[in-house]
Amino acid sequence: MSKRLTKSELSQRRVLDAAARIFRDNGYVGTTMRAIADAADMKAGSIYYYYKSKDELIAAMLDMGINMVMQTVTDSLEKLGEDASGRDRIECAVNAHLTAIIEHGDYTLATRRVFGQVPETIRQRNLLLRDRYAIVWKDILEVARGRGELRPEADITLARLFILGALNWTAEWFNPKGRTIDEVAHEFATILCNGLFDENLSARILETVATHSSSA
Amino acid sequence: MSKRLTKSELSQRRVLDAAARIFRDNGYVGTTMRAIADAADMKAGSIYYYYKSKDELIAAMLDMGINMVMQTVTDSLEKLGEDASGRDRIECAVNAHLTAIIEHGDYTLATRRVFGQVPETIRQRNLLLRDRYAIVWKDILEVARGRGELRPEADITLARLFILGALNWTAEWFNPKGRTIDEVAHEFATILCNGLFDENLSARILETVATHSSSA
DNA sequence: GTCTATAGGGAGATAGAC
DNA sequence: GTCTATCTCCCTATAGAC
Repeated sequence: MSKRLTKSELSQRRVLDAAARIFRDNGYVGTTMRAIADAADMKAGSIYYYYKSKDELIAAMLDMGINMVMQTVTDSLEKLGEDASGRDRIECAVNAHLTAIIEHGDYTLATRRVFGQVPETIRQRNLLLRDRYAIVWKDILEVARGRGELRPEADITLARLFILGALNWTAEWFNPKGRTIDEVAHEFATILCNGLFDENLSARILETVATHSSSA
Repeated sequence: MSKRLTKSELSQRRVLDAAARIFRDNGYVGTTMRAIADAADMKAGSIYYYYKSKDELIAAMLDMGINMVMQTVTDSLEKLGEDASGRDRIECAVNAHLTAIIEHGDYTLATRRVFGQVPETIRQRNLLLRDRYAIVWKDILEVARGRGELRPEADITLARLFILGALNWTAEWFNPKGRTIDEVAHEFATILCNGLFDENLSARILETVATHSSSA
């Protein structure tokens, strides 16, 4: 991979980044080739030199979005090493996923906004990439279960859907002036692994037992 | 409130339901008044008898979506009674929220799809309703903390964003042929309260006690 | 209440100059 | 590579008949 990009490659990436911003704000049909061209300092006709239709452009944008997240997460996990605990792997993946979707928020939000509106063939193609990313999370959870870290009856599929829903929603409210990504990632990972509740007080257990048996 | 609806009210509701379905599939700009009219067995011009613009129609749809969820959740909590535990109130609210967004999935999904594209004034108006709903969850969590059920350092704002993100995402993948709403709600509530991990023995004791005494 | 007809505006994509 | 000019199509909203 050469690091030097040709003028053509630079222009193409400029179009893609502009498309992500405009699709994010205006949705699939609301986005015009003229608006993308404006944002990329170009004229509408010129985009067709790089993408032969609006649909081909949006397909490239959708694929870029998921690939950037998957790449960030798998790289972080690799850096963490094979023998990290399930707890550490979950926090690492949560942190990486959050970092990627905040950093590339234009792509993340654009994807969420237009995904339901694009033609079926484009959606199907992108879903293949999403499935590959889902496997990354399935593996994290299954390895943790294999190590005996998880509640035995925990439902890994539901857990994965739960996690990704909460993570992806973050792009809608995250504010750089508020909590940092590390803070959010740590709190989320704590809820995921240990829950919101305080279960260290055995006194409460005894009290609960007493209450339940006396009222029964 | 009379239960008998006039012909006019019925037609108006037919238009609103049709709008939700079409906005869900085609987004804000992608939805045409002709398509909504078709779905409502009407001609495009007739919609203007009920809503004086496309924007007024979409504003009504957005408000309906959030109101239906808030109503379902507050009704369920009320039925549960004042002295229910934080654990029970959370599972109750999770279940009610899921029930509402699955049952009125057209409104839920349409809202998520078009929200970022509607004019700012419409968005602001709908955000006021969302804020009111956020308070419902803030109260649930604060009451649980007041009762000493939560980890003292748990961040209630982050927890709320986490919960609502995971819940709302459910509308995207829920399949009536798969797990039931009750199953999903129970698993989600368990993760929220006790986490995925097995290290909290006391939590499992509490649950066992609750199960045994309620089945006795 | 619901219809038809239409005014007025803007979109995607292509052709061909430079 | 990038531009201008243009073809063809479809939208929102209104007016006025029934």
